[in-house]
Amino acid sequence: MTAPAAPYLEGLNPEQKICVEAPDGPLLILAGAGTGKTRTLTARIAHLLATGRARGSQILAVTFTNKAAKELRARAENYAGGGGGGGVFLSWAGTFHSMGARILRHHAELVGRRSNFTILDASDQQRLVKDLLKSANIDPARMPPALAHHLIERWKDRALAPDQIPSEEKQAHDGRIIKIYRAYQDQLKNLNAMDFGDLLMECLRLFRDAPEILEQYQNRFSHIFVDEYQDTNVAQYLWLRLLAAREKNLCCVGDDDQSIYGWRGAELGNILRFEKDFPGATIIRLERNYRSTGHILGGASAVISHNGSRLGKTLRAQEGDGDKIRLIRAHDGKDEAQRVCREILTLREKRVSLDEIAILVRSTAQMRSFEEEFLDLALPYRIIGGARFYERAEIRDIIAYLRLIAQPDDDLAFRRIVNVPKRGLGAKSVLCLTQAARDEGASLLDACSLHEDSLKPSGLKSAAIRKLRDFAAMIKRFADHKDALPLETLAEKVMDESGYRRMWAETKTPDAETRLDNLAEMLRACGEFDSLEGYLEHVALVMEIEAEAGGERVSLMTLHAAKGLEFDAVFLPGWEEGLMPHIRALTQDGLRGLEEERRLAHVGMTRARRNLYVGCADMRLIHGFWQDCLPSRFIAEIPQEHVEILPIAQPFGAEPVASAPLFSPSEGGAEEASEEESSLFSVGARAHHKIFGAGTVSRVEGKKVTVRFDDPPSEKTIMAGFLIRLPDGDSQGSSNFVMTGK
DNA sequence: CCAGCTGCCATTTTT
DNA sequence: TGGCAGCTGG
Repeated sequence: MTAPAAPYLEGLNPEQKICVEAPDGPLLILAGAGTGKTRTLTARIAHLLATGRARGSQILAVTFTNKAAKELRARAENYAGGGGGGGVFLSWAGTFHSMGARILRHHAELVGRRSNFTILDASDQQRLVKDLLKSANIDPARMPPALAHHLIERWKDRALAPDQIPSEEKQAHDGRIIKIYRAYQDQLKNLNAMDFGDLLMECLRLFRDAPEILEQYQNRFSHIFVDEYQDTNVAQYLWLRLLAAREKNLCCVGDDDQSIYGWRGAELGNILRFEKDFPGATIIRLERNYRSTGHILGGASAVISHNGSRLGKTLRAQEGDGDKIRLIRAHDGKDEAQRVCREILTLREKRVSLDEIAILVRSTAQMRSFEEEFLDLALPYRIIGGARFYERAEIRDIIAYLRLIAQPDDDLAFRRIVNVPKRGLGAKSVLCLTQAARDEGASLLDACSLHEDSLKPSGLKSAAIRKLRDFAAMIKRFADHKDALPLETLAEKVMDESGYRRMWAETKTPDAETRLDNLAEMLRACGEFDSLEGYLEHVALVMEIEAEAGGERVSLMTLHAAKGLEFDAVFLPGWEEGLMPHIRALTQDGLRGLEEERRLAHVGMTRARRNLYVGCADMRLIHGFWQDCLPSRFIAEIPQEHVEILPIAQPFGAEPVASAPLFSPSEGGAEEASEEESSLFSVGARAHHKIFGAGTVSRVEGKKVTVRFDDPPSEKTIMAGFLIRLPDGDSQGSSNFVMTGK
């Protein structure tokens, strides 16, 4: 039986082929970094189709990001190129959340319920929690909204409804969080809204309450594929287990060594327990790494081998040893950035494309020193995963208009834009309107059109009523056009007729132009959708925009953002105890936290193809204070033979780096500042604040400085710390100085 | 109503 | 140090 090799088998190695041709049944492909897991996954899908075991519409392929879903679809379609034809290929490929939303909407339509529920984004959720805490009279200092929100989300990750929370957890924070959780769910119901967790939880509930629907989907999906299985949470696991219960053809691809999202609910146990959860499961390892050269892989493997909770696999390099991992030792953060940039310039001289160079940091705060250095050297760079397009205020505003047009009872959207641009409808008017709406059981938008007799008692003035009516009429006018006009035209109409675009056009701040550009960009994105509802769904789920062309650039991003990417040269700065591994991970989650940090280190190292640099500084400015740093334990875990320590121009400590003294205090005793010197200083409360007063330094006593102010600030401000600005523009932070006197 | 001040905070972030 | 939300005084 020597049939001609199928195109999808071309170039696959033996272990990959085993994965592709493995028979039906539960299958876990443990694919290490750089082993071609997406290729293997798509080849298996192509194989199923080619052998007639499944049709495209019977395959459910789940990923975590829309980007991954898109890539999967594109690759699969590429393989299917010859055959297939016509029909929709892989019609069920997407994220967990989009699949959940799809199933829920489909079902709601079937039973004739409103299927147009709103999906709340992160900031909507935060605001809701905040409001609830406020109305429950809980001190935000003792229970920050972000924490409450986080706890609720983690419960949802585990598919726990308020009445399913284990009793010992209910007691946490005096049992108040659980009340907030209940109120939050009630509120979502009122708003006909769901958050991301609900999309899965409600799906689970649907499957439980209506077994015939579950069965329908079980029959429909003969084969289920999951990418990045190590990132699944409990709810996702339960969901998959239900859907796969009948056919049992669940193929998961993942790498326990790349699980770095535990903090947002990912359950490493899911992948570790796969064999137990799915009896008769096959586990196949992909261990041939095609990405990195030997020293890099050797170092990365050695580091990850220190972890206990792993299934274990041994990555094998397919290339030569290559260059050793280079260790860049630096004085402080700035010095580190300079040394890294020097190396980047060297790489560029060696014709390495800037697009192939990345700096991966642990925390975003590390980015600034690199940006400053890039600007100094005129090195083009890009930051990946910064402020997301759809999170920008101007975009969210227009989205709110569109949401209100699509769903007149979306009160959150109403609140956001009723006075944007300014229409003289301030907080007071909205408060009154809310009252009236509640009394009448109407949405805010509908309440605008109520009879005056219903509105007046709430305290609304005639002028405000008129303005509200105008606003409602405008939204109505848009709504009337929503199906007749192409979305792009509708959105443009909204931007113009609401006065929104004019508002920015007339704004003189430097960012106004960017905002107008963003609006134009948004219109372009609208052009790709044919329905308002479709676009809103996309926006709620996607939160991402493509594009960004231009010349070669160095990439700067967090380690988390780098997962799935690869570069010729990778820099990993800030490998110091406390930053990498991060102190918070250790204090919060102990050994579990440390192991996740180590996986993060492993992910970072395995992004590199040919050149890997690890950076480590002696001291770092953290929250305004200099701290001595110890090299990361992960550096010590890299075997010596894989490392080359870069020579350092100056010996450490040769130059003073820590906060240079403001002025040299004489040893010991107090000193009268000379008249000339003392007139040089002016004092402000914060570096980013305007200087609030000028004064003269009259006395210097060690770290104690006495200043006579021309115009004295309050005592409290002085206690809080201050800034002294030298006349040549240099400023010196000095919150560790004590200031007395006036 | 908004600019400017103050207090508070400081990992990672997708859907 | 620096970013942000919330408050307040002009």
